[in-house]
Amino acid sequence: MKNKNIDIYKIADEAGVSKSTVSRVINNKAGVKDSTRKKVSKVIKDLNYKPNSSAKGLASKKTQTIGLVISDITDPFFAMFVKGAERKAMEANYNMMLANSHWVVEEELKCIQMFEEGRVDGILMISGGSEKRLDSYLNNLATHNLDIVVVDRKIENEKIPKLNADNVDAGYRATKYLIDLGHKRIAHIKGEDVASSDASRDRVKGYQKALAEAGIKDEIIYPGYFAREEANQATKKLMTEHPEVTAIFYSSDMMAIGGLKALKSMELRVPQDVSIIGIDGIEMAALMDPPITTLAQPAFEMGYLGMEKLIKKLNGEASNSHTEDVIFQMELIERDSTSKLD
Amino acid sequence: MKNKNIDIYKIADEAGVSKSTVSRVINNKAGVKDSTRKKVSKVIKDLNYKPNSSAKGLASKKTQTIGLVISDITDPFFAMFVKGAERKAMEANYNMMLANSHWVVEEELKCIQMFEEGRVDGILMISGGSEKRLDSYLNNLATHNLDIVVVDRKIENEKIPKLNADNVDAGYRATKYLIDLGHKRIAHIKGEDVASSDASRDRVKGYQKALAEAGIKDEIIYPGYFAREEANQATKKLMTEHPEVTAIFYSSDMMAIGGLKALKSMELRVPQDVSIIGIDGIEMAALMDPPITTLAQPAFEMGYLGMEKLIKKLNGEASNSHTEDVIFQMELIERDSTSKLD
DNA sequence: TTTATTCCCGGGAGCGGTCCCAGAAGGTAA
DNA sequence: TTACCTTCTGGGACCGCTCCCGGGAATAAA
Repeated sequence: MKNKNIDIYKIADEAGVSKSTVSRVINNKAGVKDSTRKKVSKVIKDLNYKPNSSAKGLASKKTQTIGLVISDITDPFFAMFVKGAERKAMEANYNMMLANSHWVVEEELKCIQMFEEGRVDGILMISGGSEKRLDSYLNNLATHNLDIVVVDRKIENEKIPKLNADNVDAGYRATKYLIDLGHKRIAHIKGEDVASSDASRDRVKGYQKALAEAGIKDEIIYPGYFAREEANQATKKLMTEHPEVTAIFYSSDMMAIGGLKALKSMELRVPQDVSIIGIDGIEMAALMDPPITTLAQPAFEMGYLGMEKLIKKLNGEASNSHTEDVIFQMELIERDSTSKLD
Repeated sequence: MKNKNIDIYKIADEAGVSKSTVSRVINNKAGVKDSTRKKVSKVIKDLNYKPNSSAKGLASKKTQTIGLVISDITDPFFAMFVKGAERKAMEANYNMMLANSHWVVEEELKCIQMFEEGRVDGILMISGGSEKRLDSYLNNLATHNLDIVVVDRKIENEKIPKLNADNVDAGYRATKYLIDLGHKRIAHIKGEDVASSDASRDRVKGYQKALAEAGIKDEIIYPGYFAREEANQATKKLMTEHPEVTAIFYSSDMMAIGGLKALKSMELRVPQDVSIIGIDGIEMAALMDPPITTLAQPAFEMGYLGMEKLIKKLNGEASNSHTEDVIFQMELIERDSTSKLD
């Protein structure tokens, strides 16, 4: 506004050197006499000069910022993921642009396209609906333009490094846990319905696998759309239509919390009448009454490692990414929402 | 990477016009024959051309992105604030860069300086410690370089539009509510201790005012640092040192939740033995057992309006900002964590 | 002292847009 | 037909930085 465009020339003048030299000291490059470097540094500091990042971006084709696309920042799992990602970004001196897709593919696409305008060196994205058109878009992007790392999405492209929680295993373990407690009528509130996320789908698979292994025929699955309120409704419906159910496995803690509320409202005691288990490991689940048993995902680490992977790729440090795909194991946290069936 | 720098010249060539014309249609400016506009648009679409935002930023001195600095994305209040801000940003076609300060002034400063490198048209910041050096930094920034809007911080500068919740009023009302229920021994768990945030400080004032008005002499104040675990500890300490207390006013819901846990662990029943009330109105508080009474802040609106105000300012639509400062009133949400004292 | 080498540093050509200005085309009035 | 507007369009000068290249100064080797 007011400031007389204090640019690199100004610094050069003031320090009695050329802009090239100033550029060198800014970027900490070799080939500058120590005394000159000091002199220039001083001027930079005195004038509080900040190199214009647009110009820098234009000339160097690097913006030092990465785009993060997530589903909903309001969800504690994603918030923690973002926190992890940000930590790494900060450490590596990257900025972060945030975009929420609100679980809808169109917005997800819109976010990505926004990032495509060269304002971002790479994209870190987590989950989202698993639609083929998004997949193909990502494929195209990855081969032509941007570096990208994807979390919680199974996409077949060796150019795109992936990080995934072992969701089949999680679904299996959650269900198995219930079975081991003696439950036989076990329902599952899954995430999305149509256009299901890969995570949700895999957890269903794990659920089915555990059931099959135990010789239990009845699969009882209701959609909860990864939302507390929906899960609340679903639980009511479920318990009305299947009063024989003694245990429910929710595909997220948030849904388990909604379910807990529904159960209470139906005068069903947890865990005496119904045992419940969630997935995610958000703080909130531990604060419920009763605290909810869950399989915890390392959200912070996922964010951190995802970002790390992306930055490495940007720096060309990526090795054979296909063999490098990371799989996170979830951790069972036993609390008081589950009990043995007599 | 692979793509042959498809730039504005390429489009111009392909469409048989000059880059100027292409620029005109990109930015939707007048003075282009309809047929030419169509032709150019088609080429742009066919080649999936995205104007480089660094170049754009350099030439136009506008980046169409704003920087958001908050304390902790993991806190539901901030998450909701961000969500509101993002909505408005999207609507106005702005991008958003996110930076967390983790409640420490140094990081806050660091974030702002990152944004200063011309990668951002303006800054929306919420709260943070109220230190003078930050204030003076912001003052300097606002008068020389960047547009900035500040939420939950009292800073004396007519160049900086402000949005504040009425924290004194909130503290007053929360305490008054307790008093009206017949409580006389009312403790307060405040936010920060030293370098207190303005919000925290004002709420304390409100607490004191209500007490004074009711002729209650004993001010019992402990710091909870706006953190659940700290508040948990503080509550235990408080109830040990002041077993006569029958009601506690927490400066945030998160702290009230921590306090609730402490109370339960001490075999104190809420609300029969101790009434508690929080501030913020986060979803989580409603899910506790018992649901916690609170004064809700319109977090989403605060984000939305803050962003709106900033964007207006960027567009030069700002009127006399000083008279324009917004004050939000909080809304009392009565739940089951408070009861009449017999 | 002369000749190489190395070390520093400056100049200039972009990077991909915006925007002002001037000129070509086409339309209208004298 | 000529003069004069309007409407469209093209050219070129930046925006502030990076990076390559070439030259001068300083130092080492001959």
